[in-house]
Amino acid sequence: MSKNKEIARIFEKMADILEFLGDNPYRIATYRRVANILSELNVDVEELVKSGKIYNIPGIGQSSVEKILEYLKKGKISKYEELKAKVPEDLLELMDVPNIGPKTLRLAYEKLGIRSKDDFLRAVRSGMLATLPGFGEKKLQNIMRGIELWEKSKERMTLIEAFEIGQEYLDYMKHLENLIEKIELAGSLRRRKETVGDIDILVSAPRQNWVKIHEHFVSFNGVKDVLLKGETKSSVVLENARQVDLRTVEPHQWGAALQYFTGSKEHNIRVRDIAKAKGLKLSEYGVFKADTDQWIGGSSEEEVYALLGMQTPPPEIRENAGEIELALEGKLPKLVSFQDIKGDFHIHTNWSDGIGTLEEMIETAYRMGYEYVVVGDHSLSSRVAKGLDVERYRQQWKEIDRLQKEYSSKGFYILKGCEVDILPDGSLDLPDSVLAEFDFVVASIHTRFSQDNTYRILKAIENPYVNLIGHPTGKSYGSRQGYPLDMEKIIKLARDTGTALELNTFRADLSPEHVRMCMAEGVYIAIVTDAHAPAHLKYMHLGVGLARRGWALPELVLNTKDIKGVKEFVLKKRKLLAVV
DNA sequence: GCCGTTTTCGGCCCGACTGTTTTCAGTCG
Repeated sequence: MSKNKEIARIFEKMADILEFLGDNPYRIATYRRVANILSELNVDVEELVKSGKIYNIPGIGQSSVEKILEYLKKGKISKYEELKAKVPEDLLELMDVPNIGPKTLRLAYEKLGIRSKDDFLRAVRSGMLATLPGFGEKKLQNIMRGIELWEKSKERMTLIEAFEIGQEYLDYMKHLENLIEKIELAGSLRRRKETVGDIDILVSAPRQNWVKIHEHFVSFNGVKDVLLKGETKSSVVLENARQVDLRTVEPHQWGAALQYFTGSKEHNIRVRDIAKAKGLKLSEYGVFKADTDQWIGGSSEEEVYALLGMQTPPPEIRENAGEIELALEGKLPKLVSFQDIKGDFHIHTNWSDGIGTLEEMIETAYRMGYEYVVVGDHSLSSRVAKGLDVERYRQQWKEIDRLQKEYSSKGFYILKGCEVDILPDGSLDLPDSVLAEFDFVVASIHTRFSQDNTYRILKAIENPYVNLIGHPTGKSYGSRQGYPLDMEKIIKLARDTGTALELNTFRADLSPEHVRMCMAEGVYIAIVTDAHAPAHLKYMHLGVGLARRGWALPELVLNTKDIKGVKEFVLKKRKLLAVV
């Protein structure tokens, strides 16, 4: 865990304790804000301390800086140690449980002598909690349901899973076409966060339709539990323990509502600050004059931001990580978009561990509207993945040559590629003489995930035939953390050799921070689906979203090159390392 | 705890739903 995340976690915990103790809510909000800023920061906090820039970060004041310095010096924060002594830490884990908040825990602590998580769970089940004032049967039921939910869905969804569920729900809601004006997925899913907590759906419709819309929403086939149902807001839990929320607004409120429910929270707080400074008020219902409450706009997001004198930041970068300042100055960069994408660099067929045939995968890539695709089956040492030996690759090339004849007339190109294993000593699973025969080479690590693998990747980058490092960090979504890595070294060598780094849609690897580092250093990234079935190719737009979260520029995304540009990219490295 | 284009003190985003409450507190996003 990076120092940023470690310190962020401590600030988060301090906020929890302060909340439990009933401290000033604004101080608590500040601690949480500091935690959030630290974890979203794309610079190492130690760097900021060295350069003195830590003192210039809005939202991190003197007192927080002191705590950060203390942590960097002594490895702990005395204020945190002090607070920890005042409350059983394990009890506060329950703050994450839906329907349990600080007041409930505090009451149980004081009136029932509850000292731990298990104490609390026992008190719920034994009915002891029900003896507290204000705790009726329904409240108890909600708490029990919250605990059940919490235990089941501790893990957030991957972006792809959330998108699938959201899409299915959207299709279902569209049965009400005649009642609904607009409908869209909002929240962290719209921001294309790599993991999503729950799914937010926003609908605009005339008020008289709202009751019917919410009725329809909670009647979805996969619904296990209706958490709440109102005229503007409903919330359900699906059989798979995933939560979906619906909000309805009137058509003229659409933009303000979409802006609000897209978030992030940090972004919105800043935007509302800006509104206030202009004598305006921003809510999910529109932009208003602060003094008269007169509605002055909000039917589209563009209108909302324009009224605040800003460009509209793309949803993916609304994290209060610099986008607001640039939007105010009218200087937002143009990010890569799905329309820019001309090909996919990493797909598998049933020659190795894919389930689609070569023909199916290629046809699907062609139907995506691409100009080219790289077929990249595993090399031999990936035995579980049915890796190919040299002879099998040669057989596959014959097939590709045959198919290329068909597709040439359509202006579509199939590149002979491979995903060659980077072996434990950093050498590759195929000899250079064979690698030289491929059109495009992806090199990836598939073994020894717990050791520092920097040396293996550096060695692979030095190979003149390696064009792309596959899933460089070994991370998979939020779940598998990835091996320790000196990303700065890797990025510098990638820059100096003309090697690209892969943003893998299925694993959400690289992170947005890494993408920003690549952009700053002028290193190409390639957005790939790592498709193992024809249906996977369509997730490219989610990969593009992940790249946009890292402020990816089209000129440094390899997929924006046409076939000629890709061939030049490959040739350039071979020339640079003097092998042609 | 943070911050300053009416401020170095006095504010801090704002609204929905539920439950037990007869006017509001707790929780959530």
